Amino acid sequence: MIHRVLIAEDHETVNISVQKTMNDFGVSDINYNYYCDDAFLRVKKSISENNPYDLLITDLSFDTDHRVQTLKCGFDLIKAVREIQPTIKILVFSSENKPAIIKSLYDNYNIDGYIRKARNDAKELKSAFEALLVGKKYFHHDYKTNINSLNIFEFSEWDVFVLKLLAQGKMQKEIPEILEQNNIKPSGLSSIEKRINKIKESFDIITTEQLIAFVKENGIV
Amino acid sequence: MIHRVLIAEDHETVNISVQKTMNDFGVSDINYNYYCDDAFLRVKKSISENNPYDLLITDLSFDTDHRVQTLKCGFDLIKAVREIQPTIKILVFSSENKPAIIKSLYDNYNIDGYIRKARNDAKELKSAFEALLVGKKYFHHDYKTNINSLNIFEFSEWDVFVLKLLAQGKMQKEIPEILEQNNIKPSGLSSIEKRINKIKESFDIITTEQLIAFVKENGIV
DNA sequence: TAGCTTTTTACGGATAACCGTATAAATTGA
DNA sequence: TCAATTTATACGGTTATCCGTAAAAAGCTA
Repeated sequence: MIHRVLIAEDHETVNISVQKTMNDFGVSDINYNYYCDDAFLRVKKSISENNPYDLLITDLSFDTDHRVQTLKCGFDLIKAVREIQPTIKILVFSSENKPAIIKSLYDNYNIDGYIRKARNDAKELKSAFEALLVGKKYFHHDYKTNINSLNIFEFSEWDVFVLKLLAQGKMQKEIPEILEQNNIKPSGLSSIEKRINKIKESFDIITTEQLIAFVKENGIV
Repeated sequence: MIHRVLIAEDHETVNISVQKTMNDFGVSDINYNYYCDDAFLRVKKSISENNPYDLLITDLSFDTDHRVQTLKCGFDLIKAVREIQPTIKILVFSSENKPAIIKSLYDNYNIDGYIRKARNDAKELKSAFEALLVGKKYFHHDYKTNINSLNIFEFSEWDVFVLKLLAQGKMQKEIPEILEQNNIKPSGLSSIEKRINKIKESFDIITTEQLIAFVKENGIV
């Protein structure tokens, strides 16, 4: 069962609604914070008091303001919390819509569900909560089918590095030098050209502009 | 006084919270919709029934889904509503943070207040509502001072059309033909080159790849 | 180590983009 | 209406990318 829930969400309106949804489920013990650092402190405290949270519901992006934060975003928070309490359930509640990022949350952050802020997000949150109650992870139906199709092609670190340079306005012919300076191999212009070509082929992409649009859209860079 | 309130907001969680806030103010007559078209229909109906709304609270961006919409965003909705009921109060509740756009809402759409979805948005919404109750417009303190010191680059429809084509993999030299087919002018390759160059200059952008990354990142295409 | 495969790089011709200038068309203002 | 101004297009030289081929380097296997 899920008795204790912690909500990390900076938007007050959303925070209120999530609290309400948890309330509707009869969760008695609900805490919430507007900052990641505060949420992390609560998790630490709950462990030391032998009364740990069962579930963390967190946003990904948090606005910055005058309060300097160690944990600046949901990713940071999830990583930190997982370290001190590996078994806690984590639901991510965010408007992020890039498949690569959502996939990474499941694969690398081991989250138990992703709910996108959208038209039926309150209902989705309920579905996710119900999935957790019966010990399952939650996957939105769109992603059940689509989330692995991006996996056919693997973007290497090298790919991402080069694509980022292109997105930053570096010309292809400048990139070999940059790669050498960073001791990254291969660094030849030909290798860059060939690799970019291969990526384009894999996704039926024609121009390099289209490729940049694609990797931006999917959160690869 | 404000008796009748209409909420147009596609995110269910946010919508629920706004309803709750209105409730806390003792507003008895609250309606809400998840689509702009539905909201507009309600306004029309309320006028024909001689029971018009006092206040519209609307988001700006609405997700698209299977339901085809005439009014696609808050801007469309505001414009349409203002035409049939010029005196209605309008509060915009959005995560938009570009000063140029917010300024334009006050200047060109004649809104009565802008509340940014952020850490204290529920409290801000209350403040805005209270301002309306005493017949004033609401300005967030940040914008009171900053809102007029803006210079902005305006992306025209033509710009967006061309940038989209580039992001879709069209080569520059193909675009003149496409523009002609759509009866869009100018359509010359030179005009395209020149305009793209001008945009790049304005933003200190070097390559077209970087430009595509930029417009993707900022949701311009 | 020799012989083979794979990866990386070098090179060069073809094509597209870039960029300045010149001409043509459209718009504006008396 | 006509001249002035702005805007759009045409043209050409330069540069960067694209793309195929070939050579060189690195990795692998026996």
